[in-house]
Amino acid sequence: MTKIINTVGSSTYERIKKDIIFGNLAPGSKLKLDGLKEQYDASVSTLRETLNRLSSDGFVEAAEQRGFFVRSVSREDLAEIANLRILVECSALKTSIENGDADWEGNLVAAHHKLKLVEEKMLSGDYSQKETWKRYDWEFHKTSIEACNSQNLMSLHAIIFDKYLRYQMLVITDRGEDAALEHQQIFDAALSRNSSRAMEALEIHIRKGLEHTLDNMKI
Amino acid sequence: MTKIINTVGSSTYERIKKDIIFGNLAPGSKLKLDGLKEQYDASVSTLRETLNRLSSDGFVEAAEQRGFFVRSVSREDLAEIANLRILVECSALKTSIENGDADWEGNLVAAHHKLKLVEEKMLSGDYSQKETWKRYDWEFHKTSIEACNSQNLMSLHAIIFDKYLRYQMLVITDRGEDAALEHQQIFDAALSRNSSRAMEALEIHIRKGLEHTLDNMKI
DNA sequence: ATTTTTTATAAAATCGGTTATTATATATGG
DNA sequence: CCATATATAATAACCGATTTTATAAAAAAT
Repeated sequence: MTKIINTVGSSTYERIKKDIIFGNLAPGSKLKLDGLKEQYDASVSTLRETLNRLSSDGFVEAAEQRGFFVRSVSREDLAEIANLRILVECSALKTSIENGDADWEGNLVAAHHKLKLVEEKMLSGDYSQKETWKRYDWEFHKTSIEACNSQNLMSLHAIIFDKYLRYQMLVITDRGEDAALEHQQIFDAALSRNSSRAMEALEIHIRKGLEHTLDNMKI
Repeated sequence: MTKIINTVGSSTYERIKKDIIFGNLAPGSKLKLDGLKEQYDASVSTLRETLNRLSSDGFVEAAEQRGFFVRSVSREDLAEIANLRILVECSALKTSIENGDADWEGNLVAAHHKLKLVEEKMLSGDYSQKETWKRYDWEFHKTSIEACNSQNLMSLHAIIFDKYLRYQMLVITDRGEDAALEHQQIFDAALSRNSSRAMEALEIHIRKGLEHTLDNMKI
């Protein structure tokens, strides 16, 4: 009997964060407390707690005495985020490949299999499961670094991944086939315990994603 | 005429953060709202905003429905933090050395000079300026990466540096002479634009600091 | 005597209202 | 007509009180 935790605070946090990442709250827009109160059914105090957390996470900008704003986006910021992801995820991937045990390998096989299934569906024209694809993509990358033995590294990666995801959601198009191939290469290198090849493949994966997003960004 | 910003929220944030880093609030201890209210002269709501921010920063642990705790410490966590600092600061230092202009070089010379002055004082037995030394140490490392052209990288570095600093404050002793020498080596390599030598020197600097702290930690 | 249930207490989560600050509109003078 | 000052409205910052939840203590049951 697992206890379901559901404070107003934590659920509004998740909801607002999701709305920022998926673009329902436009970059740069003002977050007025009164407006949010109705939109999310929470009091000012609770909202302020939430916005302060999101501000530390970097999804919200807190301007002293002038309120809160959805963090704005820019090409430069995207490039920074991508480079940060390369730095952090490659390092974690290396350690993870070097330390991963049978459990880790099993989890990675499972995560990649699920990702591959949904990718194949999308390649055959079925774009209905975009949400699922996003989740499996995240689970694959997360699992790949899970044996890095650093809680700090992993929670940092989670934040950076979300920031990167937000930019991906800004553009409409995906890179279906290419991304699928790159995932396969990362996976193969990881399973054969070739950490440097895996790092290379991952860096290419992220750089190509960055290029694609930059090319399709309207800003 | 610079405007002095001073909301209750931001000042209690700074105060509590400082108290955690410098050990006035013991690792693992409970942060009861009522108690903090008197200690910091702020209301529950304001305190909760602060603690939520600090929780996202990783200085406070927020346990749903059970309140807030000062983030606990461990040898493993320290090792993680140190490795993270190596990863982030070395990467930033490299880019910074490659991109730094004359302004940056000037700032670095100034920062190192100030650091050297206070280090020499401490070597001659004057330990009265430990607080100053901490600040100059921070300013030196911060300045060294300031030309890395990544706001994201720099704000991440600031957080990690503070977490690392907290562990340094747990032990009483410093590594005066050695640290001064290592700073000199980082500085020399940076000025001669030898980024790989600078990275090496920085990594050694952090690893030795880690060892020293581990050796003198009581846990 | 140990486990389970009930009750009491402490503390966290949440809310609505008050005060202080900023932004906007209006008026006044050059 | 533009710049500056003043009044008004909008909104952020803050607090105290209420509701909800978890922990501890006491009572009841096995």
